[in-house]
Amino acid sequence: MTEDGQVAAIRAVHEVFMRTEAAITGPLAELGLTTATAQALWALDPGEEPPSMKAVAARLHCNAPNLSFVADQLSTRGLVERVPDPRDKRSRALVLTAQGEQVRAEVLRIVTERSPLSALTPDELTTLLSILDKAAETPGR
Amino acid sequence: MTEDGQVAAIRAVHEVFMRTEAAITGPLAELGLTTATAQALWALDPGEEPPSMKAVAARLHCNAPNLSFVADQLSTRGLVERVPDPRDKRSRALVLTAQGEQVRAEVLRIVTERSPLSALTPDELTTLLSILDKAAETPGR
DNA sequence: TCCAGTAGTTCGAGTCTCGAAGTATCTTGC
DNA sequence: GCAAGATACTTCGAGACTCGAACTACTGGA
Repeated sequence: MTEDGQVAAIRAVHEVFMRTEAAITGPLAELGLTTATAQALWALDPGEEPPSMKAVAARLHCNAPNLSFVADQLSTRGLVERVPDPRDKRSRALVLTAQGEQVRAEVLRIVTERSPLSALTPDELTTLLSILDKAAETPGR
Repeated sequence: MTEDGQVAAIRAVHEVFMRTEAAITGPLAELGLTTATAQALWALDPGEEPPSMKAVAARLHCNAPNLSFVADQLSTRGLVERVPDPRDKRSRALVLTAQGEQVRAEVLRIVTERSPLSALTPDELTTLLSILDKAAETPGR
């Protein structure tokens, strides 16, 4: 019995993800970042309205205590700040500092340089993206 | 400046991977497995010649001490056995037990059921696989 | 006003991952 | 044959991440 297409595709996604992680861990460490902190940094887009911690936790598929932990690390390094929301005093937005924006740009540079996906053509990237987006948009189970 | 195609594709791979993990963690726990142990189990194909620990570590992109740790867990649960290689007494092959084969099949079932990729058509899966394989095959960095 | 619900934090435990060091075995070059 | 270096794996100890439980502060509705 041969492996079916879905199993092979899942394995391939997994493989690309693991290779990416393996390739970027070292360079990120030189920036004083781990995979977890780099992911959180990536999730903060300088061009958008600063998201609440709850929103960021949802993006990262992690829970509140975990995000608190990661935010502490980024905050200690001066890369993000917790800004109180005047409309809801329980809520705090995560905002990139100037240095945070610089380091985030570095992260993006490192990842795009080292990712196996850098071997693909623009057309392939477009196709890949449309397929993965369709999968991700489908309401989770 | 808008996000380029490669960044978007990397994010999409990441997203699908994270969703898959989030969706399978619970069901795997009911089998007494974690993500790490399930990945190791997945990496052992019942149809192939049992791979050495070194070979499995390479597949999982982890190092020797880590695989030793994971193999201990699977071994304690009676899912794999370490079989000495008669040709090289330093080496040990990881072999699925009968129960290990059953549990591995369960893992595959759970993952294929819950993965976001289950929303894709066979054609899309084929296209996805060919693109990702091309990326993964390209010599790392 | 009261009270259930929400956002975030703190704490403690569990798991994973890795480097360093150690053991046993293999292989190379003499 | 044999010493020296390399290899496969294990053990140990530390660091990092993740999560549930419990807590604080605040919100919004009855």
